[in-house]
Amino acid sequence: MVSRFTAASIRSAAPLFSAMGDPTRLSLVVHLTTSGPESISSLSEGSNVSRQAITKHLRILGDAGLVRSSRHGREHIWQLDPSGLATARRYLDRIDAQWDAAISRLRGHVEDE
Amino acid sequence: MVSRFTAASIRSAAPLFSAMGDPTRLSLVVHLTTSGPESISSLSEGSNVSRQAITKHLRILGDAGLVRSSRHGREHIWQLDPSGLATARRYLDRIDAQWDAAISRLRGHVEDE
DNA sequence: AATAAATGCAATCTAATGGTTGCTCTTTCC
DNA sequence: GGAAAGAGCAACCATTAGATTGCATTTATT
Repeated sequence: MVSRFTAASIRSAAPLFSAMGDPTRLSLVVHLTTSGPESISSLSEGSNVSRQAITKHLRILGDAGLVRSSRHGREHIWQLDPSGLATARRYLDRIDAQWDAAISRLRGHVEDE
Repeated sequence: MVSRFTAASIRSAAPLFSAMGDPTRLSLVVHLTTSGPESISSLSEGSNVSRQAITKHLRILGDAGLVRSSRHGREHIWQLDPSGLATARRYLDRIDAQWDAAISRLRGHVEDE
């Protein structure tokens, strides 16, 4: 049987999608896929919001597991964390699988469950 | 070459993720994958928020292309729209692909671009 | 040692979000 | 025809989110 979606799994997945749901943050993620690791100041230059705002966004992305940082001297270098992305994909895959199963069931093609 | 992420594509994708970023809405999506088409009242019963709140959430999910509705008499029946889900998956795939390309480039395995 | 760069921290502001209640309207059922 | 069910619409409210400004702190540079 296909694994169920518990209330807990929903509560844990929502912040992940929510993190990508803001245009500024999604831009950061996209930017980091091409630029490689970058400092906060460097990331701020490309944006039209302040450095402090970028910091907040990075924090949220970090909590969601989409990016991570390491300190180098006075700089904080941020980079993409593919594991967060993978988690999101797996979640969508599960929803999709469940949906497909429901469709099949509806059509009567699958009875053995 | 891998297709680029335009500012417009980011602005259009963000609402999709944002729609799934709320626990109540994500629950609705998950619920609809298993339950099949359901009316607003029916969807509200399972939830701990009011019918009007559910209506608002469905509207947001609809705008994001994740669900759609049809009217039957006095009822509005909502069901999952797999195209929205597919769009989200494609987006994540593209990010992933771009990331992989960046990694390869960094390692010097790929120079022809 | 003095200055500049990179960042953090805190207070603050505005607008959006998620939710509610109350009322109306349409459709179904008896 | 009258009651009840299913929804829509509108006003309203509290909280959060996104952003800003100002100042302090740490590290690098000259």
